[in-house]
Amino acid sequence: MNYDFNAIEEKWQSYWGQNQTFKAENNSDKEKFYVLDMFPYPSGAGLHVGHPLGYIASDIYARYKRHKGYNVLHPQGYDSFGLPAEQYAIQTGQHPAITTAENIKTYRRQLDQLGFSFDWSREVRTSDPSYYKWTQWIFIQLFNSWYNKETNKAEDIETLIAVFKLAGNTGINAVCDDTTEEFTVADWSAYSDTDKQEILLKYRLTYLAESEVNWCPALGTVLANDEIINGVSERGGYPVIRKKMTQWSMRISAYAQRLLDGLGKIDWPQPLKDSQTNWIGRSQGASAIFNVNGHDAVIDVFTTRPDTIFGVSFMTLAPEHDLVAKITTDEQKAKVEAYIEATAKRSERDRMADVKTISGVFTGAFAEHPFTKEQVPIWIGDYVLAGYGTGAVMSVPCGDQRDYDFAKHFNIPIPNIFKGVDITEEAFADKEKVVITNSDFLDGLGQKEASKIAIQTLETLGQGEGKINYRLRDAVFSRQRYWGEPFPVYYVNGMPQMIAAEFLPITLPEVEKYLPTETGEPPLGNATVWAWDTKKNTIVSNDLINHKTVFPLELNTMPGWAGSSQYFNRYMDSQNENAIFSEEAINYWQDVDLYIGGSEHATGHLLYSRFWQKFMFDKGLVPKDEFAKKLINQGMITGTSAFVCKLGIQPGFDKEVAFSSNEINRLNHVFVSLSKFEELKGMPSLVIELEKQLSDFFLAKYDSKLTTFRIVLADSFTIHTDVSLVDSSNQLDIQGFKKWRPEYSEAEFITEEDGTFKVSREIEKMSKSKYNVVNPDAICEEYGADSLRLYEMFLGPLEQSKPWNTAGITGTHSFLKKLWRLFHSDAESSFLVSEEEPTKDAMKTLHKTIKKVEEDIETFSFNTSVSTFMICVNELSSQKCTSRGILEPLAILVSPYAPHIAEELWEKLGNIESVSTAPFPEFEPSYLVESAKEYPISFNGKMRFKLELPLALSKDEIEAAVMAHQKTKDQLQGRIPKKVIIVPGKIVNIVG
RNA sequence: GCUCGAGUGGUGGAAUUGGUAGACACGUUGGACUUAAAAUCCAAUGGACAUUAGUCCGUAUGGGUUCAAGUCCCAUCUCGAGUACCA
Repeated sequence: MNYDFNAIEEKWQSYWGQNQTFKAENNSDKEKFYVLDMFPYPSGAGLHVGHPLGYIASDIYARYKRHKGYNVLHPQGYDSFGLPAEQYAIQTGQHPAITTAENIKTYRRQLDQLGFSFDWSREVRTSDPSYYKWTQWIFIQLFNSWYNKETNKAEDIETLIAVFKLAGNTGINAVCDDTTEEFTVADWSAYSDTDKQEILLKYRLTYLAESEVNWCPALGTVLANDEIINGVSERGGYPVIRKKMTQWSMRISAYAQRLLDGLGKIDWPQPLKDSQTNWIGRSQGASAIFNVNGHDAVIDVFTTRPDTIFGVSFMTLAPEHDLVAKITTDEQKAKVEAYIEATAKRSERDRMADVKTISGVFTGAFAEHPFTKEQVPIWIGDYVLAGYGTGAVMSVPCGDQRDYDFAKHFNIPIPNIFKGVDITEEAFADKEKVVITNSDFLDGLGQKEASKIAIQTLETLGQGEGKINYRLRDAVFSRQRYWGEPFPVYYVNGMPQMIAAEFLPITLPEVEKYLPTETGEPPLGNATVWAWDTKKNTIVSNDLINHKTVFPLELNTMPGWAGSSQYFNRYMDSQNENAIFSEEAINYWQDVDLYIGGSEHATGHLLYSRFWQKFMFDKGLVPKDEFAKKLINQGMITGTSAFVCKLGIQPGFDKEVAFSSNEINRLNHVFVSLSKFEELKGMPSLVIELEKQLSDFFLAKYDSKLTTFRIVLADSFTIHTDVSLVDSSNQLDIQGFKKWRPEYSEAEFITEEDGTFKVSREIEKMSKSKYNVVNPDAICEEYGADSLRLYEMFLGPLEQSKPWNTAGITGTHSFLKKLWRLFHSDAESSFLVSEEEPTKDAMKTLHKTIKKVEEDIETFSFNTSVSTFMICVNELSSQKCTSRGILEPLAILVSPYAPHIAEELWEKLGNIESVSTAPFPEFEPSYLVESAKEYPISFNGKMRFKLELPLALSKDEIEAAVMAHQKTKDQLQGRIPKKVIIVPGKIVNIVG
């Protein structure tokens, strides 16, 4: 019986489905293990071979852990809200829910055909109301919380209100908006209800505020910082501008320090941690307050170098800084306003691209140095960013290159406060070698000591303090889109109100059009039934809005990361209708043990998820404040594009006679095989010969229509061809190529001598436009899912990016055939496994394999274990091994990698239960014990010959044996070795 | 610019604490089987020289440490990823 992989794979896939083989229980005596994949966005294009790489790796690990006796949670679902379905809806009018459901169907079919051991009973879809109910629920929890810096955790907003009632906000140590003003108990009780709500918004962990946002006009929505790459939108590459809008935000900045600290206790890739660290951007320094001359105003600056404060020779404010208008003198007013206007016009992108141009204007105002009381001129300049720190800097040109360049450019003095340092050419930014001078009480000190004393002095004067600043901004949480989670929010007097949790979910309304309204409101503004009735607690028609009992609902929707920020917890109890998850489930599963996904989520999903997890931890909802212990980024699979070389042709026509397009195509499409083209380039005589041939051919063919025919080598170029038309030896399927494109149907081909046509290849990103996308469906059809799984792993280390070349899959496929044959008699091809005692060699092969495979899985080195299997099967084949004692454990070993064939063989071996929970074979070292070693004998470090010696020999005995050997004498040619290095069991090296 | 990662045959990649460089596979070449093809099996396959025996070179480049370096140290080059006026 042949290895009929199609039948076998279909059989076991339906078996697993029917028997719910991989359903995980929420209570078990077994130890838990949670293996998670980053869930996919179900795009219309379906999966290509690059997508399942991580899923295969995690599936191997999950299956391995089941063999090791764990209760494994391995769920899958869909991140199904998102732009493509909405764009499609805008174009075609088809509801995104329909598009999404269709795409999910395709995804599910493709995932199933790869034989993943997912527990589908726990599937989630972020766009499903029963799921986003809980996204809305968490939003409400965040709204009802504030961050207490004393206890360093989130607390219920009621506790904050209680403090306000007792003592106002003067004594409270909370994370809040910068603009929050102080108030007393009396003030608080005098405030109107709306005033109180407005104040509370400045403390809530999700809040509504007017903020500068990244507006993308082409997409018609706001983008988060991590959704912008190089000043343009990550999706589509559209320009982004700064705009002030009222938006929901998440106070992630409250968690900046804890997000940073948490990185220390999770096993995530260093580059990923680095980019989060970078994104959070902690810097330690001081805030210093400079009084502005002649105004009741101060400039608050943040500096990391308080030690250089005596080097200040000017101040620089961001052009957008609030004080600019107030302090600018009449003489400078025109210049300042012109400058502000000019910078406002420049897009973010221009400003980023053009960092070399120095620009700025003097405001005419002066500030007072807190220590020297000297007058310091105040400038504005766009090198100071409004969004970082306080949007103002104390400029120390001798110690900061940007300040230095600015000072040089505008002829501002550059006082030197560094002892023995030349600053005539550039600023001195080295922190280590600093000795401060010309700085009064800081003279002679180093950077650390001087900073400490400067901060102390600032504090004594009440003009500053030590401070830590973070680059991390609060995350904007509103999107002007249709296909996202609606907010559970309605508005009373312009103030947001939460809908009680018992009335969730608030489901998306139907709309006529998915575009923004004519008045510029988000798409939900098109909905006619989108108002909240506070009496009936239900969504009602907009006509009923009376601002007494019926109120308008929020028109924005939540961003893409809302649904992905807690899904890993929801999987633990995904069908629970009464709670986000039961206590039993969360306490059993705790957290993710292994999370596999792409590195592109470093500063988006993975940072926001950690934030929500910490919040949920503070609220006592989850037992761990980090959701994933270990994370692996799988590398990208790139495509191997194929190119055919098109010959440059210059035909001359008889203008009187019209050519058909087919004829023109035939003339224009002459393709040359790769090495033939190389030959042509090198030998002009060959070109002439070919020209003659083609010319004769075409001239005869078209008679008088064609007048001349020239080959122009320089006009030749290569074009992409579909990789499916090319085989493992880079040979083009000419007939297939002709059929591929109608314009090539009449093309001519200059082949190699043997009649084949070769293409050139290049590694590129897998993309439709490069015709190098490889679909797993066709591969499963031709080679089977097990071959594909093995091959994806065999390509190379999981974390590394690597090119795909379908050609190589024959290697893993023939391995599976060899494995199959091992269990079958050669003659009749029937199943044949004997009960004979295994040979010593076979036992050695088996246990060598067990050891290596186990080590490899534990270290996620899946590529080397595939090689190990190949070696094992090759060895057993040549040993003609048929023993059950070897073959049965081998079936288990292979099962995580190639589960279908393993199940089939397992069943044929007479087992009734699925192989998936069979105990992993135990490694027994005694089978590997050797009595002799083939020693490499080196002379001066170069291996010259090998010598088999018993391992029991002592160093002296080895030396004696080696020295007595004829080949040693040949090598030495009478010389006497200076030294003989012997490492027993390893190597012999003779020096001299 | 800064941070991190990586450079090994024609290709993907192996190589434990420094100890036989190139495992395994693809491709290529030759052979067996077959009417033929596919499939399968066998052999060779880093480069140069040599009839053979063998010799020399070889892990991006140049140095260094060591009996011994792909592996450790220093410098340089190239590529990739992230980040970018962060005070």
